Amino acid sequence: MPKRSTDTAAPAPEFAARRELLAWYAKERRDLPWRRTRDPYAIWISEAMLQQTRVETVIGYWTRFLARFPDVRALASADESDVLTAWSGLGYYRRARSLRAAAQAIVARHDGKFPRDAEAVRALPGIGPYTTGAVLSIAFDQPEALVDGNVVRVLSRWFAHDAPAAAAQRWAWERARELVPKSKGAGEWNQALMELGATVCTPRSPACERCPVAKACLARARGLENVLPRAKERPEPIDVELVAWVVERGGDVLVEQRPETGRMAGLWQLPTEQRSPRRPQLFPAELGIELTPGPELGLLRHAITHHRIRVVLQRGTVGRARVAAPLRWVPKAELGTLALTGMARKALAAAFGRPNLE
DNA sequence: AATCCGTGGGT
DNA sequence: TACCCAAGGAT
Repeated sequence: MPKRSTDTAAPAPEFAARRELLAWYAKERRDLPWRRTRDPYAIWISEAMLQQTRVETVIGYWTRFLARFPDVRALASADESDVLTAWSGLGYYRRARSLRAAAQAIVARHDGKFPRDAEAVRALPGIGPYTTGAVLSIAFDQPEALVDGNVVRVLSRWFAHDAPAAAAQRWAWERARELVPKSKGAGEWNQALMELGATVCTPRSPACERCPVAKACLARARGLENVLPRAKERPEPIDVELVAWVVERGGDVLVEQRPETGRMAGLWQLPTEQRSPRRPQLFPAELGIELTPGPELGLLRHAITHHRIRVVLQRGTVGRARVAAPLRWVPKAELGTLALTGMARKALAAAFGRPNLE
């Protein structure tokens, strides 16, 4: 009989399932680039990028970001605009600003070395309870629990816990702290739980026939695997219509910088006017310059949380008026050096074919 | 506690 | 097409 009394407080019936899950993870885990390092900085960057973002999207960004900012000091001393350019298209741009601010704090408070103390980690900007547990357990194998959307889903099903979303997450934290190995292997355990949620115990149509926990899963036993966890209610999406101007002069393209506060703060986009509705005002209602419309180049669809956006790509020409901030002429070849919004990247790709954005 | 903050892929 | 929501954190 293996010893378990010092390793976990979990009741005996869970022991077999826990062992099955760890064995499954050892065999089936995806070979992701950030799983090839124990560098806490590199792991931290991956965790920040993975927040609300798919693994497949992150791989390329992570690789380029690590090449551009290889360590804490490189990130701390970088210009914010360069960090945002590396982040361009990932969304939730506060994450990029927080990353840089946290790197500066690590240099100031911790001599440039990623802290090993949970309170010190949690105090860094952009790092909450999840990321604290993730970096400490994965990079340092400290016995810290973590809960993300995968863990809430896996545990809610495994133990058939039926509760509203907010309560289910609090419950999952308690459960995760009970289950996490207390001596060693916390990082592997946490990743196994998340990997199961990402690849087998998926939000819809979970692949229970491939699940190492299926025999112990109470939701499956009760036919609740497609019911739990309970979904959160979502507000009605709002429709927004925009005109995005494609204005060329020589080899230059007219671009517009967004305000320093609010959505996509400080990022660059095509000059954009919001036609309807006026509330919410996601984009300026009019430009500070007169443009003469040419042919329409097409229509594209985009989404920003709770908003469905229809964008008319409108070619245009500028008269004698002088271009002033927030508008600027930029050589087409240099568009890739700007921190463009995702919508701008789409629009530019539609107008010019895939530009040099990477 | 509820809302804000982007984007893309799966179904 | 339309909807779902992902390795969350700040306010």
